[in-house]
Amino acid sequence: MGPVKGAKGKRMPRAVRERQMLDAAVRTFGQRGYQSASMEEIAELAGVSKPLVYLYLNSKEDLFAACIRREGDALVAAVRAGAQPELAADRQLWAGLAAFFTHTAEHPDGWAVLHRQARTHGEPFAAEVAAMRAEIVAFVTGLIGAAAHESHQGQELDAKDLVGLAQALVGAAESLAGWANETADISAKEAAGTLMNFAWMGLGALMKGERWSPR
Amino acid sequence: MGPVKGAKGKRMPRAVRERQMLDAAVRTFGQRGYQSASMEEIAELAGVSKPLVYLYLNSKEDLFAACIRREGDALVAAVRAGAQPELAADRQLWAGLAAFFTHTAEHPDGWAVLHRQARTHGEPFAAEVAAMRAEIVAFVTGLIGAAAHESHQGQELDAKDLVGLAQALVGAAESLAGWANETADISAKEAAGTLMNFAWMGLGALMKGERWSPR
Amino acid sequence: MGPVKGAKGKRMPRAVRERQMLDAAVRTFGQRGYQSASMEEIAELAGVSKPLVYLYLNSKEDLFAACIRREGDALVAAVRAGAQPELAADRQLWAGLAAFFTHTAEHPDGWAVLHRQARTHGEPFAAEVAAMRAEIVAFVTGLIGAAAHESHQGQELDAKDLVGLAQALVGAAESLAGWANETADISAKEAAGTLMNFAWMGLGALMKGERWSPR
Amino acid sequence: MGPVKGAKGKRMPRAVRERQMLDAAVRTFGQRGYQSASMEEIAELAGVSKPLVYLYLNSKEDLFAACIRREGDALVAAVRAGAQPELAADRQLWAGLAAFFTHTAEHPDGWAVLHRQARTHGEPFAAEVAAMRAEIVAFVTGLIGAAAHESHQGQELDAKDLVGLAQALVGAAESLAGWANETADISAKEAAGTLMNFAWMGLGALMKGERWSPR
DNA sequence: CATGAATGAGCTTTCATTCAT
DNA sequence: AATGAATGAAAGCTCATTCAT
Repeated sequence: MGPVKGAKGKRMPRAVRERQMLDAAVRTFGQRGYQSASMEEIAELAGVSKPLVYLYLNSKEDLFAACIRREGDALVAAVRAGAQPELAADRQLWAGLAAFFTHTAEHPDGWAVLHRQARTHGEPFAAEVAAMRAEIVAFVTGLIGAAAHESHQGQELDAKDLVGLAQALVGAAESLAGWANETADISAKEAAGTLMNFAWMGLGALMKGERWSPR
Repeated sequence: MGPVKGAKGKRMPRAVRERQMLDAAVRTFGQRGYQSASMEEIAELAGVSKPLVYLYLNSKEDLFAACIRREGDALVAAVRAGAQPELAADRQLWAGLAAFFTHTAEHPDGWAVLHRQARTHGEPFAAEVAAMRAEIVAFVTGLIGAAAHESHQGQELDAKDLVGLAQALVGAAESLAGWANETADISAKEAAGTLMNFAWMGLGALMKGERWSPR
Repeated sequence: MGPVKGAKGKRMPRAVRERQMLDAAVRTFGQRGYQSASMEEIAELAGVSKPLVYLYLNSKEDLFAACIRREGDALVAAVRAGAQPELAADRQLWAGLAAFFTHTAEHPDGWAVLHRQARTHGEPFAAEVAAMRAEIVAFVTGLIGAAAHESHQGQELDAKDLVGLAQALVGAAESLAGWANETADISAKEAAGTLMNFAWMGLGALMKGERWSPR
Repeated sequence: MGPVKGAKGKRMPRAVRERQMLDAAVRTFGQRGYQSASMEEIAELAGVSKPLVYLYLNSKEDLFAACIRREGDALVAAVRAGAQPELAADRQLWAGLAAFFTHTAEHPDGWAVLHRQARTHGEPFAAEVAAMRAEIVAFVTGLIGAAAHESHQGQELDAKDLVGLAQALVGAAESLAGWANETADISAKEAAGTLMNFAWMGLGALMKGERWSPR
């Protein structure tokens, strides 16, 4: 593969070097996994020597944490940017989902770091990702709640149910992201549409008071 | 923690020891992850020496694979046993979901091995889990399709859409399992109910021809 | 390959069992080398369980020593049997060489144990083989000396020269044995003839007082 | 024993360290054998840590191969340097033998690696040594052939016989090397002289058409 | 007589991490 | 600002050897 950017040995401002290292780390962590990725490989891919990586990023754990933070922030930012707040709740949800599918498709290594790697390695990392996911779930919960409120069709859903729905929706989106990007060949908008059809309709039914019960 | 079962050093028939080892391995792999789990720790937890683990299970990879197989088979069996085929499709789906939530709640380490650990480690393992998940998705796809057929309300869904819905549903269930077991304190039947309300209603709406579109 | 002889588990007199074990050990040591040969493999090839090997032969070292002793004795016996003492010295030498080539060709594993394996592993073994080789060198020295005496052509060779010649002759025979058995396809008698042509003639010249000198 | 050279822990250029490691490895492999030599011991003798040995020489196998190559090349070079091509064939042979005895006496561990250790361990190593030995046999064959040709005394020897003689001669030299260096206290020139007396005279007789035959 | 069950000890190898320059 | 040189610590795996039956 060779260095991501910049000629080896060139003096470069710290910020640039750091970005190169993070790029290399995300790629390596995403593809190899946390434990299998070696600092050696990351340094090589970044085009610098190992001690420099340590000088800038302290340790493998810190480096991994920095990757999680950067990729997590980028994902949340992308979703938030997609779901413009002036839109109606359903449009926001759709746009947020589309942004989510688009971003994960365009940053597969970053998504792998967040979704596959970070969650399988001890507390420091899992917690960070869990926090970010909680943020998204809260955001979705808000949208669903707002929608329910807008369509004031009487039946209020209690908070726990709302969160449960949001959890389900986020999980469905994660699952679809994997399916769409790896297996099937589905565009982000198609995926968002499929999910909205499914979820928004169900939500509508719920709010009309319809329920499924095992009788 | 101490040994899972049996006094250390006691002579035991091979089958028993093997079960103890698998128990210890599932617990360790589930909590530490594949790479961080050491054979030493697994052996200790099983109350045996390392060489015995190798004698019976060959290698760390083989041991991990055996865990995946055992836990995967158990999960699939639990779901299949829950969803009795003589029931209507919706009841089957509900019962399958309830069984899924129950089983994952009762075997958190096994579920962690399957859902978090196995998918992050190279082809041999990821493939095995992917195959099992595909089996469940196919099962769910069948149920949804059958339901759609039973309620012959005209609008047929094409195959790809059906699979997409099943993917979303399975993802939602996985997400809810984590939420219900770790964060909230929700019973399996509650979780299954929440998901059915959401999904079955949405499905019903879809089959009546209702669609959401960004217009 | 399967057990050398006898059905597994059958009760057999100790001597027979021991022979089977030694057969298996010679084969395994000869082909794998001392360190790479595992007691497991030897026991399996002998068709018995490991503890029985230990019961009869104490340890890997003892087992190896027993192999060396048995194969060494067999080789020396074969050579001595070939060189019948009533013959003239040259005929004895020729017959001894032929017997040596024949025996090594027919017992390649035993020869490998003696010639390749035993000499590369610490004192206990190397010494044993060295002793046997010294015996053969002494025997050859005697034959050469006798021949020199018989052909009383004046020039006596001093003892050290005699031993040196015997050393050279034995080394030449060892080398030819490898060459004849592994590389070329030469019969034992041909090999013995080649060596006699070379050595006996040289010896004859020496005894006529001819010498080579760098001048 | 202590480190071969250089104070422990000192920073040194790679080439120097590598030489130290090879020195230590040759010594250890020569004395202990391939399997019994531990990387730990080699590293200690070289005055470095184990990881450094792996960093520079990759693996135990590679290290052993490097030893074989270095010692083998040195031996062949010494013999070739001894046998100056402008000399007559007999003088060349004598000088080559003397160089051989000298070199093996001065590098006993290297000689042990080549003659005892390398030949007992699997294909990669045995083949390398076999190739080198074949080179020497070919060289000797050439010398004998040239000598036979120079002393055009009618009787030509066929190719196979020549090679057989060379094999015998090389084997005799190997045997004498062990005898001279370990047991007796014989100088290289004495050993070369003994062997020449024996071999060259025998060769001369052969070329005069004399043969030994059993009758 | 014979063995299934079990282990202590040691080996090669890898890797995050740090000096000294 | 940057690196070549070096290591401590740990992990996977193997094997000769021994009990308990």
